[in-house]
Amino acid sequence: MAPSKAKRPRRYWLFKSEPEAYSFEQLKKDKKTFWSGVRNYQARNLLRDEILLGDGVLFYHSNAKPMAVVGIAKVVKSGYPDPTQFDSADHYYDQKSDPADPRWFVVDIGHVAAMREPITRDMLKANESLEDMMLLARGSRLSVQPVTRDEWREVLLMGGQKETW
DNA sequence: GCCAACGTTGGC
DNA sequence: GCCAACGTTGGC
Repeated sequence: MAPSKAKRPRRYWLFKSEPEAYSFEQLKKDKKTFWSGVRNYQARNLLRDEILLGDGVLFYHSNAKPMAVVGIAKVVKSGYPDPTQFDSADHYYDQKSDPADPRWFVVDIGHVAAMREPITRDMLKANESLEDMMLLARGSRLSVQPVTRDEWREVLLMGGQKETW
């Protein structure tokens, strides 16, 4: 019998990227990409187990001017082993990762739409309904983090999105 | 450029 | 298993 994936409501996430490393503009050119190089176990667990096909992704530029949510992406392939961990020439090579039991995972995301204008960190902070966003919490460095349905809707509204994607 | 907050590593 | 040292993240 084929295993059936339990249906669950679509979930929402925020992925951080330094635009110098990989920008939303680059994703627009690429159409899709695999989200490689995450080397944090908490984020790994999300990529491996929680972030599923069809989920929504807010694309955030960190260490940037401006720091902002700049666009929307969606998960087009659920978690699978990050190929860069096995490539000894790659910056993200991990000698300790066993191919039979991979340590690091990626998902594929696809470009959906750019925000009408970047939703800056200051704008997010100024919005009371977003005060609980993990992104804004002190000391939160998680590069892949959950966003609630309400936060997702609010940020899309701020970004001039007519659809909820 | 600074540095606080974290996460990881490795000696013991 | 503790914890000091170290490296990284990422806002400021």
